Amino acid sequence: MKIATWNVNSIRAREERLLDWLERTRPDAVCLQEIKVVDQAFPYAAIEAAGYQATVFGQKTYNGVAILSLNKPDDVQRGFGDDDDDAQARLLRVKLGGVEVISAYVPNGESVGSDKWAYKLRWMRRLGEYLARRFTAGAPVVLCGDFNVARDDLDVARPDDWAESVLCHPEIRAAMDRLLGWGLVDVVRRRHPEGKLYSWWDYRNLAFPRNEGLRLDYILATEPMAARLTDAAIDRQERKSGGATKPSDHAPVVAVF
DNA sequence: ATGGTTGCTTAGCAA
Repeated sequence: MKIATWNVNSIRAREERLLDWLERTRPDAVCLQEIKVVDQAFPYAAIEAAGYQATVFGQKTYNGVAILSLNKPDDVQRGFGDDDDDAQARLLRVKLGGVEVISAYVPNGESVGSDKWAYKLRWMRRLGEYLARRFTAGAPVVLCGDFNVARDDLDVARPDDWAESVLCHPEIRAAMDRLLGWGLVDVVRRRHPEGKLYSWWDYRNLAFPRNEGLRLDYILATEPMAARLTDAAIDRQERKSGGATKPSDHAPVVAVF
């Protein structure tokens, strides 16, 4: 089972590249983030013509997540389903062949100490509570997404530049550690313990050609799934410029179980 | 210290 995650930074801006990538990669499921459209504006027809079912949790202008899958999901859930009412579309879960596949878009947090930072920390706590409430670490769960966190300095090309940022601050790294501590394996790290692989490069300052990136996108699997891991990689090719279309600022991450 | 880019929506915000 091939599972991928990709922050496309607008599905409408990325439609052509997404279709090319689907044809080339043919994942069983891909978790998308930042689709930036309401459900009615999602390009269902093109995705279905490519052979994929689209499960969408959209939002106007910002955020929005989706999961594309070769098979029809057996179960779908949008949001945390907790008491905290939240207008932001950042979490979507489907069940595929007995495996829970989750697409998550963790808030960026803007700047340490801001209201958005507090929301990011709270959102991470809710995500942890959601997992603990719904699943056990012995069940097949694959949590994918843009976590807006670089776990440690192996995930950052220039760690000193980012040390106090919302992506690397000790508080958010501790939150990420707690999430993994519930029973999730970072599959790219397991396959590439030497690190120095990135999934996001700023559009500015020639960050990609200089390979000055951070790893913010993860596929996190419970041990029953991680035990069946055969491959995990970041598709840097997809971040390259050139041709008629522009890349997202994030590269896809792909794992095979 | 600032601005550098992209996308959505149309001057400014979010990333």
